[in-house]
Amino acid sequence: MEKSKRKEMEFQLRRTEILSQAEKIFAAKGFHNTTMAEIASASGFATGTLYQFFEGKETLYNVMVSEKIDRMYSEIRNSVSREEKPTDKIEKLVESHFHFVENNVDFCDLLIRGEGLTLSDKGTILRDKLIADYVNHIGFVEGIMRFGMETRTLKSGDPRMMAYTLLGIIRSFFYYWMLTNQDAPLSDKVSCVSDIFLKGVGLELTA
Amino acid sequence: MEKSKRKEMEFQLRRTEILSQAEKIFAAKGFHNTTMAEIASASGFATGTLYQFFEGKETLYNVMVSEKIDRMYSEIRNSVSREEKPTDKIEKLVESHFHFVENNVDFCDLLIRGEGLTLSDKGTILRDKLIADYVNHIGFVEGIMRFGMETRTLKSGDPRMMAYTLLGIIRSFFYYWMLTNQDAPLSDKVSCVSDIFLKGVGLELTA
DNA sequence: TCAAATAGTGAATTAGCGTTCAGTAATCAT
DNA sequence: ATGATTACTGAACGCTAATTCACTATTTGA
Repeated sequence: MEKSKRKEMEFQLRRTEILSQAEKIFAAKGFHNTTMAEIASASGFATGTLYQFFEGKETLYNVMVSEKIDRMYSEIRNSVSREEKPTDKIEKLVESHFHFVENNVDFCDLLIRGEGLTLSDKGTILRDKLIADYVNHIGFVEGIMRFGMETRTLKSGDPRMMAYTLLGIIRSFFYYWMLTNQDAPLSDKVSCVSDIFLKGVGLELTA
Repeated sequence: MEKSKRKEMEFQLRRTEILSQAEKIFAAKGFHNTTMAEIASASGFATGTLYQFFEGKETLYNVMVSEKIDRMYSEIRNSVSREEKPTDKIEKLVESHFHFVENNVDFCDLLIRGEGLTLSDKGTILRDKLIADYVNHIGFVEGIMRFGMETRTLKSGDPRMMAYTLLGIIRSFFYYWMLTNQDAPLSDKVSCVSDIFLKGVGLELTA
């Protein structure tokens, strides 16, 4: 029984190592251009061994993406929760999104390419999970907006539309930054984003 | 010589038919899950015949996406150009984006899935073109912002950031609409988008 | 120490599809 | 009408890479 725990630990270590190598390779070359052989040799195993850890290539990929995304959302939520004021929460939301992107360029590139989000049949599972996670995240942001309205920090309006808006702006900045991979860190734009979001760009003084 | 023109016409017709069928099938099943055999039979030809029109599967796909996107951007620009006032241009931009999405759900789904944007080597050509087109489009939107600033309709600020913002919001709304394919037409949100964009969501009265 | 069980190996199997090409049909020019 | 040219066909080929499995190595427990 003692031993089975050590075993379990070692199993997890190997599994994690495989996932981590897989992430690198998938990120660099996309799902379809990555072979099991590559992943195997990068993680120091033979091809067949991978099948003791994962059902197959598709599963391996799904698990890798899925766990990574989970970590991302939970990081973001944690950061945001630590803030008190609605506007600080908003700023933190932007900042932690950008943070993740800057620290996971290759992975984000993989997501942007979107490759492997629709692998036949089984692949839909990943797609569905990602969508569910995203919808859930929108709900979370919506909560921030609602809180902002309660505390008279934000205009009253449909909090869901506000959530779409903010996430859209974030994505747009991140996307462009990825495309034209620049010298300037993305984080520099944090206040620019939250400013535009809060104040808009129009000049008319209508409240 | 007369004849060669008729020939050319017929050739184009067939080519268009193939592209149109290919669009449907690719949109439904993605690049990798679509076979040349399917496209051939859908357009009433034998497999080999496709190779008289296109170099291969990848080229066929690239051409299909590429031409479709070209049409999209040109439609959008035309609509926008017809408007005079900056705010009308902005609203029209949103509206025509949404319009395209509503009329090309399957194609947009294909783009969202992003499948086939990074086919090895050659595929990069498509990716690069799409990126270039997008950057170009951002430039176009930037122009609208600049115009808005000149005519004292918009706050002064970095027009590029404004462009990212607007396109981001548009994308976010469209994206969510696609995911949760709803009864309500996306076009209903046009004024909501331009409102938030112009006025922001914050309550503070700072100009 | 030595079976039994477990983990790891990698060559061989297998399947799917893009692509080719020898052959057939259709069209054209004279 | 008929030979030449062009268009079309679809079975056969070939390649790639995921998956399997008979075998070897390692670890475990008595």
